[in-house]
Amino acid sequence: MKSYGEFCALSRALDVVGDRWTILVVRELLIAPSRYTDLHKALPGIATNLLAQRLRTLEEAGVITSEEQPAPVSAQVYMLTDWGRGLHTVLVDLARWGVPLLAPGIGDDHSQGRWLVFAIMALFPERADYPSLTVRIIADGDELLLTAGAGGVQTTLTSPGGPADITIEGRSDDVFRTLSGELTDKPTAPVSGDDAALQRFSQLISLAYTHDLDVAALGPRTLTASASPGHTPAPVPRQPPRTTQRRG
Amino acid sequence: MKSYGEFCALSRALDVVGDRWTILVVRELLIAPSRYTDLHKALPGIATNLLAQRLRTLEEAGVITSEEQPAPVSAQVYMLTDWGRGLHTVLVDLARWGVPLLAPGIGDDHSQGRWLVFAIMALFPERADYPSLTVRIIADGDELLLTAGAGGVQTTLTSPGGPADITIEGRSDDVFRTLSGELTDKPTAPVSGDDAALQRFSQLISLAYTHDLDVAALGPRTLTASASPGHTPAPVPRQPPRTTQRRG
DNA sequence: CTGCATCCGCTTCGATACTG
DNA sequence: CAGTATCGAAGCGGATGCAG
Repeated sequence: MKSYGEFCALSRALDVVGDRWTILVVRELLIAPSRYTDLHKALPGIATNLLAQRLRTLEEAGVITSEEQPAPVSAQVYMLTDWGRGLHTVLVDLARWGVPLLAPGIGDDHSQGRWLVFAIMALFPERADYPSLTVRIIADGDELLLTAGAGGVQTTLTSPGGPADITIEGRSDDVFRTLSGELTDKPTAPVSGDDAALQRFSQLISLAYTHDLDVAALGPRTLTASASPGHTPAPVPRQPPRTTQRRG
Repeated sequence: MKSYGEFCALSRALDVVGDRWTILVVRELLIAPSRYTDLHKALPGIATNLLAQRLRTLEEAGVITSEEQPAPVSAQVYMLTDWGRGLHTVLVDLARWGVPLLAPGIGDDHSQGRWLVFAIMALFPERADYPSLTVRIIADGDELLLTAGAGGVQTTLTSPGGPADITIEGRSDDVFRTLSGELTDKPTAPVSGDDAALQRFSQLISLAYTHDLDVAALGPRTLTASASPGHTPAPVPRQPPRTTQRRG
């Protein structure tokens, strides 16, 4: 990408990670260190030359590293540097901002269970007292382990079959709706576990970030808001207006 | 931008704000509501048709609004919606991640004093007990007022000439170096104020976020880090390797 | 003067094919 | 498996024009 050529921390950050696909490459490496082919499979639609160029640029910039895996696997593995791992907060915040965009559901989009880790991190902010609970999530070809507790909620991509208090299995959008507390009459994704665990689970999802509390956290508003008389601050829309077309 | 076509909060957010220039438009509107011409001046290098298209897309997506300013000014003013203002956190976090990229200084880049507000927000995280102090910053054609106190640090673009405890005037990079605590032998930007204020100022900049504490905040690392034997976690580099060229 | 639209050379992207 | 090479299509950057 052509540099913006600005002395600004934000635009210089965008010079590094502002290209198309770049943030998504970082997302995959935040979920797990990956080989080239893993990344290619995890990023449906990326051209192979683009992936190669992004990886090269990110490595030159010091965001990622590649390691030749020696004996048994014999493959090159890409992973984030410490600096690159600092993007974790940024991606989670951006995902949190984008959570309302999940409301329309999957539609024709691609879906991989692993992508839920960001939605989940967005849903359950860092420090809060969550009930102690492990949840196994099986969705769209991936298996995740959510670990809630006093320290917060962590979610990792895991190998299948481990033990957990609760198991949820279903399509990503159903799982997400369940986790975000949209337990209407019928739970959209089947949840299994014993009664005590189910109760703690119910407690957990009642703590999900609802996006209606966010109005207080507003940025600087230099011009007076009284430009329009009788202005009443509107609540954050759960679902922003969708006039643009998706999947062009 | 073509949609990524993924059921993922992050990539759907990028579908909205992932285009080139888009985040920078949001940056300007976070600093202050602006007219078309203001934005065009504040974004050196953007093509006029691109700015128009970005504004249209952002408005359709519900990120910004435009208001016809009626009587005296007779101009259209663009501003963020509440949802759009929710990007504040994201941009500050990204700016914080990009702060090390400011180390090389301005060079041939454009510079506007207003852009310092993000560097400053990145430097002084939200809740901490800062000394009570106001600082007037005059840099690269803009004037800012920094207000520190128990509630945190806020910085706003202001009209020239107001009162403050401290005044800093200089090029953006010198001002930034001063604020980030790089007070070597000679302060790079002239700082004026009475002794008591100067002492509180010295206190303030000693609290600036140094990027060396950030190593603890790491993302999920699914593969064992012991893949490379004798791995010692490297500290976050103050200045990431710069092999890529700027200002293509 | 503000707020764009149009045109054009150039770069980047997307898709497929091909190679060590 | 891990990329490079190629080529049409789309997007960007810069200049210019023009209506309210």
